[in-house]
Amino acid sequence: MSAAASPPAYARVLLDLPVGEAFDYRLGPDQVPPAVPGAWVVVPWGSGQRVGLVASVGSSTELDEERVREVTEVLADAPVLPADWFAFLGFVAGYYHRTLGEVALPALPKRLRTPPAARARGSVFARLRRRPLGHEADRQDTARAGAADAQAPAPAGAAHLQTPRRPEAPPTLNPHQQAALAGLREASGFRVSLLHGVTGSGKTEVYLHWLAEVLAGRPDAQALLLVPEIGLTPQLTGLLRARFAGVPLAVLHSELPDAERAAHWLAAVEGRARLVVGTRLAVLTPLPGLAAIVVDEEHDASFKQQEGVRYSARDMAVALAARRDIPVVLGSATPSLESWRAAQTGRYRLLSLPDRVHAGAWPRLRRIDPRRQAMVHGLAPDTRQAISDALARGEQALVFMNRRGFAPVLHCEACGWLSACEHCAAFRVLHRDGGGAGAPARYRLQCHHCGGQSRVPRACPGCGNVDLGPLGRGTQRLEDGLRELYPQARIARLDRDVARHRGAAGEVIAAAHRGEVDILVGTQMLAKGHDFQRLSCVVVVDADSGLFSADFRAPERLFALLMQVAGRAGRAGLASEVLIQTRFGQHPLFDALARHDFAAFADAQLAERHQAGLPPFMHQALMRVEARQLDTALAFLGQARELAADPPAGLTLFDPVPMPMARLAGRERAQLLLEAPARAPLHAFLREWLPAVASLKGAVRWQIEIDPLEI
DNA sequence: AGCACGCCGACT
DNA sequence: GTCGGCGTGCTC
Repeated sequence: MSAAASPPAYARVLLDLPVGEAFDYRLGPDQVPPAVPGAWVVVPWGSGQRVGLVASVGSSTELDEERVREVTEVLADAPVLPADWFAFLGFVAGYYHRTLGEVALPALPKRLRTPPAARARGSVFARLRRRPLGHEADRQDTARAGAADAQAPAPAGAAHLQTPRRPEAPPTLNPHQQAALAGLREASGFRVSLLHGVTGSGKTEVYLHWLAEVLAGRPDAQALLLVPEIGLTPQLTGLLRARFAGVPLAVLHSELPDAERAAHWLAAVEGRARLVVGTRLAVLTPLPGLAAIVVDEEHDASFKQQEGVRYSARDMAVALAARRDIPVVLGSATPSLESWRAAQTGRYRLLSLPDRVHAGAWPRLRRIDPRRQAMVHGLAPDTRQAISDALARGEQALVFMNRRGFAPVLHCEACGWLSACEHCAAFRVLHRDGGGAGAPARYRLQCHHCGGQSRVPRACPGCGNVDLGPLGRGTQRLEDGLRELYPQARIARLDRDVARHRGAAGEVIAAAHRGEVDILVGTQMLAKGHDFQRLSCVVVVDADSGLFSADFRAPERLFALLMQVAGRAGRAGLASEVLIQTRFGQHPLFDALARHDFAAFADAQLAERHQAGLPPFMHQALMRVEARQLDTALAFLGQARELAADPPAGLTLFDPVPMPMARLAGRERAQLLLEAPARAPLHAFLREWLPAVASLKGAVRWQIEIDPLEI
């Protein structure tokens, strides 16, 4: 064989860059066979090295020969990623108006896309392949939800969630579950089913039965189960290992240790793992045998990535299923209005589970108007009485408040000074550290937006007054109040501050399961997925912020939260109640909630959205800009808008406006909203407009978000 | 996105 | 007289 005879070969390489679609590199003679499309390469980039993926190989380049550099190395040991995966990611990149490289490379585990690991190689992939897919994934419990540790004694009644090590017979399904399962079985090829079931109605059992059948149907079949970030608890992986004994399971979660995540990812990519459970990032994993997808709690906002490429894992799961011609199930007790609407129009198939499986009666809903009441520590007399009554019966209470910290702001009564953040248009929140068991409490101020911290000033920076006081209430202060009101009760708090300490969240939940906690106080973190058997009283301290927010999705989120909260109570058949402190008790949202009637709520919301011309009847894109000066940001958006002097009919470009949180971490931010009644013209417009915007002068950072959740 | 180059203010 | 600010432009 003569090397001189072969023409020089070039690889078009994808890199994680917001510019250019691909970059040409020369291949050495011995690199040509391994550098097939889908292969992994290390290439020089500027003064360093980067990992890239080969998009295509050719015998020529359009660039000047001198500018083309050589591929450093082809990672021959790495799995060649399939063409249909690139095609799907090409769709994702096109939909979100990003480069293919920006989507494809972040989809690889960090460990495998950084050159040092790739260089110290020879055996990186081989080592990962040998690594057993152990149970470490179950033990990580830094997750904000935390969960009962696997070693914790199993509370009665939750046995199927607490004994992960033994294979377990699947529970039999009730008639509604069987009907839903039959509905899922009917799907051959692409179909979206919306599984709507109230909390506790046994949606999970329906999925698991279905997935078991799918996996049994074909020896190489793979199934993907997507769960919200907070949902990937050790209980879930434990349950899956028990129920799918003998089926190799891959767990993909951003909080897994790097090496472990890479090993699970590789097993999924190579088809060795057949059940793949993960958070949103899992939808971007190449799965050769993918035969079915489940998106659990599909309404959950954590399916939308909030940095980098802001993709919706739920929407992309549907797109993936369509491309692979396989069925996908979206499940929720409170579906997103987008999905609910799709079910109404017949685009999705609606399957319903109307009954709770184990639980008794739905909790009674009581609306408590806090006005003209003798409030103590933020709690109305009826609320305090309800908690007392539950404690007297030996039952548990759960008290929710969506604001962590001690108090939302520090305040000077003499001059009106407030603890504003120096970098953001927000107040710094008063936090307390320590203070337990005789240790002196220390306070600090913290901005929840930029993370900036400061000490509590000894005297008011405005007037020198030494009497600075907390204004309002956070979970820490609420906990203090509860301790004062119920000195005999065992009280535990759970919020992000508690959960930051490794294992702490799991310990709180486990203690509550063991019956060692009488009152649990905390944020939404408490709302998800835990069955507290003796819980009979749930208090929502303040529901009003969700009712009349500027964010049109706030009622949807509030309803979902309250449904979830209500679902915590009375799981073991105890008579239970949910008390909601609100000044707007007559709001129809609460009537629907009292009847646990999601359909009534959703239909009313959809009618409002339709009338107001909002999603899902309208499709949106949002351009965001950051600059040192607000005027610069607004001027840039103004220029961008002028580029679109003649937008296509139906497309609206709104006026540039400062963002709701205009100043963040010292940068001023503004945004421009685009709307169209259909996706196609919106995307067609963006494809023309965005490159023109990119060529505008001016030192601003900008990005486009498709289907923004918050405006 | 990084990173280097390149012209204007307060300091060892 | 320099160190360094970030505006501008390029990367196969």
